[in-house]
Amino acid sequence: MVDKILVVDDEISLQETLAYNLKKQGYDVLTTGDGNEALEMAREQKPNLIILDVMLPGIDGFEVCRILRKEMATPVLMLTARDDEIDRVVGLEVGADDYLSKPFSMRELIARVKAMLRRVRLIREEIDQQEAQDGKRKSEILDFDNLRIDMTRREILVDEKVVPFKPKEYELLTFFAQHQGQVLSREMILERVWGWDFIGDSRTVDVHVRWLREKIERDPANPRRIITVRGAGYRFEG
Amino acid sequence: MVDKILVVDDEISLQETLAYNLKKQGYDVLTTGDGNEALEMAREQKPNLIILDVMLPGIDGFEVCRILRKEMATPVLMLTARDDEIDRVVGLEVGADDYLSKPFSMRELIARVKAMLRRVRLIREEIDQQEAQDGKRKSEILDFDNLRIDMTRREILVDEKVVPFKPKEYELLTFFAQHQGQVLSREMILERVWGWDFIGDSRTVDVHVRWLREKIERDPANPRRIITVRGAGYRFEG
DNA sequence: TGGTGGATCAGTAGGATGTGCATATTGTTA
DNA sequence: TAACAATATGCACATCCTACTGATCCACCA
Repeated sequence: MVDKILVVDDEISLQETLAYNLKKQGYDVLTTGDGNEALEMAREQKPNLIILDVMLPGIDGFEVCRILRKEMATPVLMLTARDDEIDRVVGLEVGADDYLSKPFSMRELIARVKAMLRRVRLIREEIDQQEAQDGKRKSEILDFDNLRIDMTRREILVDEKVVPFKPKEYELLTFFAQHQGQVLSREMILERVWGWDFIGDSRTVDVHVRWLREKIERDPANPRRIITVRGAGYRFEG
Repeated sequence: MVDKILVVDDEISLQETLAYNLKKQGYDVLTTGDGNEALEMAREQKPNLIILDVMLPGIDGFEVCRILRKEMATPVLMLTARDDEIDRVVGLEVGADDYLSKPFSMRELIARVKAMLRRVRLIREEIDQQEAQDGKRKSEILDFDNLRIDMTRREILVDEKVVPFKPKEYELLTFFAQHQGQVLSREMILERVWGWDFIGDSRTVDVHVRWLREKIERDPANPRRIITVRGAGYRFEG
């Protein structure tokens, strides 16, 4: 859930400064001063954003960025020393998403990082919405007997009355409702609701299922909506 | 319905860079490096926006823009190399709608393009509305109980009394009011009210929401109009 | 009846929001 | 243009809310 940032710079002092300040902002930070290692780390760790100095020993920042571009959509913020590099950086040739000319203030860097990550989140949201719409759920309202999910308002109604839901509960229920009748394994649920990078116990799902049952089942002890499928997962019935 | 953009620049590399990035944004792109050809293409293809470099062989960008102005209302974004050209560009003499000094970031260019196209669409909408008024008098007044937003006069009334609003507040409230009942994420709000290239903290939204509440809520501490939806954003109720 | 998987519970660290103030930015006026 | 005013943004702290963990108890099935 925490954004991971890869910092690529061979100047140790700058590298440390960046890492320190980014960590202070609550990001996970990976660092390296080597271009090839950067590529490797990007592939394996899948950071949410990459900060890349143009000047690197061996394979330079331009080249690293070019290669990254072909493999992933991770946003890249380039650090340039000379103004005349800017054109190449943001242009077709290299394709960075943003740049900062040295010297820059940490404040500005943080601002850009935040903005870039925000943009990515926005895009993801839009895609989700689109997918949800494509999934022939033309209506944003899911109806099941005395249960209604209004995705536009992000509200859940039981017996015509609004029931307050915690964010995770809401997302979990929504996921269930969109896969009515299918058995969903805990792994699948964790991946789709919690995210692919969730680290933790799959018991977590159980707990949330329990909360859900409290709210949407007439008799939570004998669930009829969220059925336990022993050894497999859960199945949501209308 | 996709916007068509004509790029006029004789530097092939820049031309390609522009085309690549604009296409990535989903625009249809036409290119040429010649002033006369640009005029021809503008007449025939009727692009929605023209990006025009000042420096062109033969008939220069200034001249092209002047001629275009007499024939069509298509917005023109000029690219200038020297700062001292700016005055002429946007002034009466040439009449471009906006300009960018080289070097510029692709990010900034895209931002301007979007802004310009948005403006055009807005104007078109306004004309449509005006035309519609003859027949159906489409309301530009949003009414919610003791809150009234008069978009024509750009005024907000609470309990029949005009309340002064800061520009951003007004825009934010308007955006909310036009999406009554929908949950709007901070990301979405920033993009639509602040602009997609906003650099900064998403807490900014919180602060503005707070100011709004001070003005339009009976009890700002227990808001009934602008509801926070934890983990998701805000929702405006009538 | 033993073993495996599921349900339950409650404490706690961390996350999200509200709020006041400091600072930056923009616009205006003399 | 300088000084000022209005507005916007950043920051830090207080507060409230959630999600996750880990232990323990329970139900089902061989």
